[in-house]
Order: sequence, then C-alpha cells, then structure tokens
Amino acid sequence: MSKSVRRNWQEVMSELEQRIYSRQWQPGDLIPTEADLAVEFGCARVTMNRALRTLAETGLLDRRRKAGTRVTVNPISKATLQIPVIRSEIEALDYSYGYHLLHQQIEIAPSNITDVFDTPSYTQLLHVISLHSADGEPYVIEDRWINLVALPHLTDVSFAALSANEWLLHNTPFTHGDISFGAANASTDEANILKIKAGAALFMIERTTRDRNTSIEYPNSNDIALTNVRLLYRPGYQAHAEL
Amino acid sequence: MSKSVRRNWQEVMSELEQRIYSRQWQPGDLIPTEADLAVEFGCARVTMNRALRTLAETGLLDRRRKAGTRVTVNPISKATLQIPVIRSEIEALDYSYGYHLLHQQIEIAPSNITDVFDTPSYTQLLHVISLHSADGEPYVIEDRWINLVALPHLTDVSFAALSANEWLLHNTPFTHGDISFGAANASTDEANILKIKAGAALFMIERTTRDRNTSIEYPNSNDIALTNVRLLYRPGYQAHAEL
DNA sequence: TTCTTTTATATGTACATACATAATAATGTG
DNA sequence: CACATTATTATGTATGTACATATAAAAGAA
Repeated sequence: MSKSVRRNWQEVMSELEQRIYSRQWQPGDLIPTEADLAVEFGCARVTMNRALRTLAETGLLDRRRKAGTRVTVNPISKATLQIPVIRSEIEALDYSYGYHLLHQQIEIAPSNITDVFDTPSYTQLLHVISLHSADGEPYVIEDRWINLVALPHLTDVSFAALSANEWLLHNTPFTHGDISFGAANASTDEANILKIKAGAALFMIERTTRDRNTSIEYPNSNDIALTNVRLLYRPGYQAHAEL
Repeated sequence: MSKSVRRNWQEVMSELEQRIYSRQWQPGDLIPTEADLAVEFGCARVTMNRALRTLAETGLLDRRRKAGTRVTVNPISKATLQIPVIRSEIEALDYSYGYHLLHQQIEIAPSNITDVFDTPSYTQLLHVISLHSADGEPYVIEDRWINLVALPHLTDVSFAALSANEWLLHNTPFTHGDISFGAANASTDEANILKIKAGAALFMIERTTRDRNTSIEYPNSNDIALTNVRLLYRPGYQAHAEL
C-alpha cells in the first residue's frame, strides 16, 4: 500500500484534540474553517463536520455560523454521575444486598413535600422509609414520598419485599427530574437505624422524579412529580464521577 | 405548498421519543430497522440514523450491528453536574465574592496525597489552604496540594490575591480527572474558619486534576496529576443537577 | 453619525450512494 | 452431537452534492 491512509472521523477528531491539548490551538483561537480543514486532512467536509461537531458537544470547541469555530475559552467541567439502583450499586461492590421496610403509611405530607408535588396541603401521600444494607451492615436510608394521584396503583402495594426504588424503576422508566447533593448530621433516629453515633456527617442525595406527560389525553399538562426521595448514606460513603 | 413536510432529524427524533415515553415501544422492545423507519417517516436512512444515534447517546436506545435497535431495559440515570469556578458560582448567586489565603507552603505531603500524585513519599509539594466567602460570610474551604514537578512555575507564585483555583483554570485548561462527593464532620480548625460549631456536617468535594500528556517530548508518558483539592462547603450547601 | 437593509459566508443539514464492520444465523465438518 | 466456517444482515460511516440558516460585515438610508 502507499500513501492514502483512510481517514475516519474519529481519527480526524483525535488529531484535532491533539492540537487543542497541546495548546497549538489556544483557548479563544479561531481555527480554520470546516472546508479548509477538510482539504488539509484530505476528507470530505461532512466528515470534518462530524469531528468538529462532536468536539463542540464535548465542550472543547465553540461553533457559530458565519463566525466560525474557536477553542472554548472557559471550559465548563461537567461531571457525569451515574446513578444506579441501590441494589446494583451494592452488588457491584460484591456485598450481599439486604432490604428492610421500616415504615409504610399514607399520611398528610409536610409542606416542603406538597410544594414539590404541587398538590394541596391536605393531600394524602404515601410515605415509605426503608433501609438498604450491604453484607448485613446498614448502607443507606431511603425516605420517600409518593404521589398517589399520579400513581394510584401504589395505594395497595406493599413494599415489604420489594423496594419502592425498584418498583418505580420497573414501572415508570424514562422519567426525569432534578437531584441535589448535600450533607446532614444524623438525627437520633437515623443514627439508630444506621447503627452510628448521632451527629455523624452523612452524605445526602435528594431527588424528585417527574414523568413526561406525553399521553394524548393530557397533551397540555405539565410534567407530574411522581416521587421525592431523600437518601442518607452511612458515614464514609463517597460518590464518584469522572470529569 | 403541498405534501412534502420537510422532515429534519430533530423532528424525527422527537417523534421517536414520543413512542418511547408513551410506552408504545416498551423497554426491551426491538424496534423496526433504520431502513424501515426511514421509509415510514419518508426520510433518508442517514437522517433516521442521526435520530436513532442521538437517542442511543442519550441512553434511551441500545443499538447493535446486525442485532438491531431496542429500547433500553435499565435506563441509567445520568446526573450531569456542572462545576463552575467558585468565584462564578458565588457571583451567580448575586453575592459579593471574597477570597482569603490562609496557608501557602511547600511541604512533605501525607501519604494519601503522594499516592494520588504517584510521587515518592518524600516529595515536596505545594500546600495551599484558602477560604472563599460570599457577602463576607465563609462559603467554602479550599485545601489544595499542587504537584511542583509538573507545574514548576508555581513554586514562586503567591496565591494571596488570586486563588489557585482560578490560576489553574487560566493556565492549564482542558485537563481532566476524577471527582468524588461525600460528607465530613467539621474539625475544630475547619469550624473556626467557617465560623460554625465543630462537628457540623459539611458537604465535601474531592478532586484530582490530570493533564493529558500530548507533548511531542513525552509521547509515551501517562497522564500526570497536577493538583488535588478538597472543598468543604458551609453547612446547608447543596449541589444541584438535572437528571 | 446612527439605524436599517442587504450581502457574503461558515456552519448546519438532507439525500443518494457506496462500502465497512460486527454479529447473528445458516451451513458444513469432524 | 459439538465445533468451525461461511453467509446474511442491521448498523456504521465516507463522499459529492445541494440547499438552509444564522450572522458578521458591508452597503445604504435617515
């Protein structure tokens, strides 16, 4: 064989990446046009487009019509946190998974919860508290409120054997929502459940899950909050992500 | 104009999304082939490919050559956390930003740090502790170790006026690394700095930043750890993300 | 001058076609 | 029967071409 190294868009992209990482093209620099680069690299413009577009999606490049393509000035670091089902998380660590239902009752929810659900303050919601354990040791407390208006089937479901976490994933996939991370001192109750001292710092995840309303029956209604959960992890727990 | 509604890939994609969200195509279902869908939608196969590929990147579809395309069975929720520079974070909340250097010294680092940097245990590293404040109130403690072998210029830089956080972003963009989130009880020192009671639960971010080594001089060396930072936020702080 | 309109241009996308590749399904072999 | 080989097929990608669209820059009007 001779000269023509077949260039695919991924090779092209990593060549472009090199130029950015090596600071040959510096932040803020305007780089050559798609067409020019295509000629230089000996590929079609569409191929170069794919490479440049992907880099722009990654956040390395800023592209604007007519204005051209430039290297991002303030790259925003994006940490993508994968949130598995708790059972999978524990089993992935090679621990045996355990589940214990601590509380399941229909109650009038506190105002911070009814705010999230956008329901009247007197609404009855399902309150479920449970403990997930790893190798018999307490791992995380799951404190959940469920919107029975959106999920009426759940009124009579018992979560003694199956966690609400898994029931919801199985029955309402493809939901979205918002999530926040923080820290909290363990209350006396929580300390007892986790078998630790009261006041210990616990990593906390709070999450509201909404369902996209795409049914033909309710085309104009907004997203409906299905459930709100607060997870309190045992001391020392850390969530990892890549930058 | 008559019949041909020009179909672009984004319209095609949202039509496909509808079918997934409405459970017309259920998790695990094998959906029609690219070619068939293209015919059904009246667009080119490449256009359908773009729509399907994007949905696969989002995590809604699983695609495999020959095997076909199916709706994802266990959608992994991915929370993408945007990590801004601390100054921007504080100013975005409409607080006035303040910065105070508390400690800057070249020291022999503890073993957990030299492990991260992959340097000998006696290596001298730069240790910088500082406080970022919002409207004069303590906001977050930044406890940072810097690899002077990789960043020799920093030996003589004073961080009295400029935070290491910003210096690094400005001088070493396009780095990557790993990050973890957790909780810690405030030590006495930390409590004094943050003006809170010792033992309070603090949200903690720990982050190691590495530089991709793409220089011609060191083509074969691995990524080098530049810096490791531990951020301790004031009580009540929460990091938000979207699912 | 300042504001509005036009023009030029880089990116964005659509399509037809062709071939590449991975992996299942079918076939052949011991 | 188990196992290796081949054929088939759905996705993946490269290219030339054509047109769409956003917008910076130029030209024109006030």
